[in-house]
Amino acid sequence: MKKGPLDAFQLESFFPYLVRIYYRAVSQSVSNIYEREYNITVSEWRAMAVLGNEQPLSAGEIVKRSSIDKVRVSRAIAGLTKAGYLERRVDENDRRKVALQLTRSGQLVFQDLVAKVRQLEEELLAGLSEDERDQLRNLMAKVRKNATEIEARYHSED
Amino acid sequence: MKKGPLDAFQLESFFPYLVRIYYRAVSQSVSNIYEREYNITVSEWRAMAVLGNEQPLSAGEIVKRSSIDKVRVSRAIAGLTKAGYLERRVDENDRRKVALQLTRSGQLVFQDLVAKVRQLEEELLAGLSEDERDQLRNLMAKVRKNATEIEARYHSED
DNA sequence: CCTTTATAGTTTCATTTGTAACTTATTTGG
DNA sequence: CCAAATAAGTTACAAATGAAACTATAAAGG
Repeated sequence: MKKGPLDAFQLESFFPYLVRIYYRAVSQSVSNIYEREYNITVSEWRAMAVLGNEQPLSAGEIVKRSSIDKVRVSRAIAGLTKAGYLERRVDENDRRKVALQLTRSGQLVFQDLVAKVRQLEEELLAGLSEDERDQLRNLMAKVRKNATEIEARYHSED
Repeated sequence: MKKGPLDAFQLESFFPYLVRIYYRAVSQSVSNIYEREYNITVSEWRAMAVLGNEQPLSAGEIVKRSSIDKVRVSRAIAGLTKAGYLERRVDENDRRKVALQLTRSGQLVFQDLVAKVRQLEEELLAGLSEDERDQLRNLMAKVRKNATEIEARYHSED
């Protein structure tokens, strides 16, 4: 005997749930590129992307620019180094820091991946006008800002 | 000596990255509610939400309605049962299936959580007009559909 | 009818992940 | 100057996660 809804709460209309399935679809499509072809994790890809843009960088700089926490950055660095895509030295001015750079082969992999992920990005946004793309980015940014503020309020109650 | 960008790839403008940080901000703000107050995981919350809407249900039905894979549903069921929020019986017509229902206290927790997550949803969307909310949902759905199709193409190449 | 295949859900196993702890180096403050 | 505090990055440990394997049950097919 089926009972009716307790309060007509529809998970599939619940906004955070929509964000979750949206994220999962997007992330799965993009991770195919670096994971299957180069066995690179998303954290490793991100660290590489940051270094592809500017180097040398310390681990802490990568943390700041990639929205990954320091433990995962450390692990990503270890993985990329092991794969031969990254080399490290101790920073000359602060011996706590490492100076990280892509190797020659790391740069080649990065360039290959950039071309591929750009193509994928275009496919993800296919069918959206330039206005709609801007709108989507702006609205996501606004919600994210709201979420960050909610989070900050929550932690100030601790 | 800083080197210039290899190909001017900007991670912080890369769409999948934007989706990732958006998702993370949203999910962190909402998980505070059920995790801290009831020690309920996101999968458990989702299973509960589905059952709050309709019951009894089998585990497979929860899988279908919650976008969680069956292993995690099984674990969520075990967790909720252990917490006293869920009870199970063997389905009368198919002894492979379980018939799951919220307990009295499970229903009380569900109702409390519904009120709270609804409030949070409103706060997440604060500052967005009704049009903008619809727009955001529609655009996310469109991108998600694109992503799902990319994924399907990818797997058909396996 | 009976064997093979498929399904429902659980458990196992290996890997990943997040928090805490740690070591080393640098900065701060008296 | 020196002790205390902080920072940089790594490692340890427990929990979470995903794929594979598993058992029991049901369905399909000859």
